[in-house]
Amino acid sequence: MKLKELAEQLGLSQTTVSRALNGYPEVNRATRERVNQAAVKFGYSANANARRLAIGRVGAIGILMPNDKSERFGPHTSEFFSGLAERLAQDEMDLLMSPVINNDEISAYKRLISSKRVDAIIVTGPTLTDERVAMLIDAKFPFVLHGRTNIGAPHAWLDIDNAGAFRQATSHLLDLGHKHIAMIDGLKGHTFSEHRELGYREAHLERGVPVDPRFVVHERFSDEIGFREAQRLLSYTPHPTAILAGSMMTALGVFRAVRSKGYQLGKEVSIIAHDDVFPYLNASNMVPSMTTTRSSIRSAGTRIADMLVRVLDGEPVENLHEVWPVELILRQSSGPPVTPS
Amino acid sequence: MKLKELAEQLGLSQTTVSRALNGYPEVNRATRERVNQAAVKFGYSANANARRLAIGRVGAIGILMPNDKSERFGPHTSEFFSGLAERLAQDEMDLLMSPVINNDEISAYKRLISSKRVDAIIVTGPTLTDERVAMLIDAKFPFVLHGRTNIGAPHAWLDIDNAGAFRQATSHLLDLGHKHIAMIDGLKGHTFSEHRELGYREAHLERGVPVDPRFVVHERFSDEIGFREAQRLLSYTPHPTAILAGSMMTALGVFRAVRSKGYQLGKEVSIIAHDDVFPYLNASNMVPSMTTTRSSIRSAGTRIADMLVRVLDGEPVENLHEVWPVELILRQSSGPPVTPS
DNA sequence: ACTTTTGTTCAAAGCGCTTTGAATTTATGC
DNA sequence: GCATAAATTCAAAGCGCTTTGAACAAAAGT
Repeated sequence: MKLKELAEQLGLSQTTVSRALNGYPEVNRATRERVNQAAVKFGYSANANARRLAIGRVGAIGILMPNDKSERFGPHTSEFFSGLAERLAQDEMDLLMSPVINNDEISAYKRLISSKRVDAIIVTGPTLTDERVAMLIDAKFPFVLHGRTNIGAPHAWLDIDNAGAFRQATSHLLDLGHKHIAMIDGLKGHTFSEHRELGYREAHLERGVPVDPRFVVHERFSDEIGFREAQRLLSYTPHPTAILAGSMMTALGVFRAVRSKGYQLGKEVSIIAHDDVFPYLNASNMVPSMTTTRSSIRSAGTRIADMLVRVLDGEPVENLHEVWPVELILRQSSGPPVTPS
Repeated sequence: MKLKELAEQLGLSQTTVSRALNGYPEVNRATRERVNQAAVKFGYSANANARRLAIGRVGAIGILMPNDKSERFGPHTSEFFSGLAERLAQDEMDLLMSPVINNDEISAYKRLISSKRVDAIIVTGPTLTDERVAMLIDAKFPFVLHGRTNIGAPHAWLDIDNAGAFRQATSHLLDLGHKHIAMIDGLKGHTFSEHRELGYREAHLERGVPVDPRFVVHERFSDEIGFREAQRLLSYTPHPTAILAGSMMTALGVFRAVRSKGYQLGKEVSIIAHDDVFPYLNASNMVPSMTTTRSSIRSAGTRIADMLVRVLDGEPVENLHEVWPVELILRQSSGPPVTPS
């Protein structure tokens, strides 16, 4: 059923029916009721393409799907999407995921923009000088960045305080008396990785404790890598008495490595992991419970969707940046260093 | 830049330019070249909405985002999406994720269909008599189901052999001499959960081993629930000497529970988990390595996208069902039952 | 040389909606 | 009771593309 038919059924013009449906004020109350009822009765719903063509707005936001096994598409993705969905539902907006072809992200973005399939874009996992962000600013296309770059031109973004999180965690460990702290972080180049390393180094610097370059690892997030790298780290003499893990998955591997070396968690070796808060993986429930730097990626998703709506409502992007603090949740996996007896 | 402008630039009609761009044969070779070059030069790309309105096909497939913390939106989601993306990229198709409003999935589906935003839909996590599937069949809207139902009317689906997987795993354990095997499975009602229970019971029946109803657990997939339920199960006398876990996350919790009770994994208590194959969580790498029923959800995504394309190409849905076998990968977490000394 | 065929291009209609500007009806002021 | 304002409704244009049916030019057939 199309608008024209519905209008004929009702003996009204398309104009009036359209207006009634879209909640314009200049429609008689009784007429509106009648139209709405008829719409329900006939199961009418506007053809989205026609509507968009006429209105110039799409009602969808875009996000790219990298087709390799990118850092950007891990277990946190579903949580982030859930968060987005929660907010987008309010405005009946869709999320359009467009695949990247031949690993050429920039052209994927350009195609997405020029084909007018989305009103705005969400960019995730940026590098410090992210060329996608630069391009979008240049193209003046609305977007919100999850993360941060060093690019000066104003744009909307939301990031967590990765540097602060790792500074806090590292400081805590140093203050407990640890002298050798390792870090298994995400891939080099990504802002969040760099910021975490920064925080880690700052804490060392403040206290005059040197950083052993072998103790700084940048890798993908997986339990396997956590395991392998922790094993390597623990084979050094002296070995680290504390390990920071960039993700819960990494931490699982580190847990195993520590245990397989016969060290007690939270005693001979402490662990602090970053936790994006997964409903299916609970840090407080582990044995020993895991000390974490915690920040809900789901909430971040919700907030980013919110910012996106505001960008589209014309709010100047200058006003739209947020840095979310990260909580350090002390649990049993971290404690003062204990020399093995 | 729009088609009209591009046509003017070239001194051609819109018709010819459109045809050249879309690869129609009745365009002079030289003209086509000229048009293509100009399109690149001016960065022209058709307005997707106008194109769709005219052509009647969208170039996107839909999937719903449940806004609660549904089983259907867990850590496997990103893998599934990655798989989809891989195939969809070939045909430059998008994936449209539409949020469910007020938990009313049926109307969400109806809205998605009647608004003509997608050519087809992917349905996941069905129940045995899934009303969404029934509705889509009724509406004659193209879709592919990830999973299975008992609905007789023909429709396209792909499922893994959940019953076979759990029958195989259970049989293996029974043959090793286990008499008390528990199962921590997904939520009741979902086909995959029911099928797994079926396989589990069949294996028992074949060997004349009774099933203790307290040993059959249906719950959400999370490490916390795995931990809690396994603790409960292990407190019974006699307690299960083997536990089947419906997901890797559940298995992590079960691992901990077994360990915290002081039992040795693969000795006093065996574990077999279902593994969807995550790049960030490796069963063979655990300590002890985990025996799993393995089936890549990523590959399933790719295949489903493929089936979707075929459905849209008019292939009769009668031809489009597949049941994928599930491999039982024997590792260290399962072995003959050992009575604690 | 003239009709047919083939190859190439075009003008205009149509996809289903929104929105402008005008027309019509109803309410209000004096 | 009549002019004016306010409230409703409408016809038609336009969003940017594809596609139909016709037009034209060049090549082929007789």
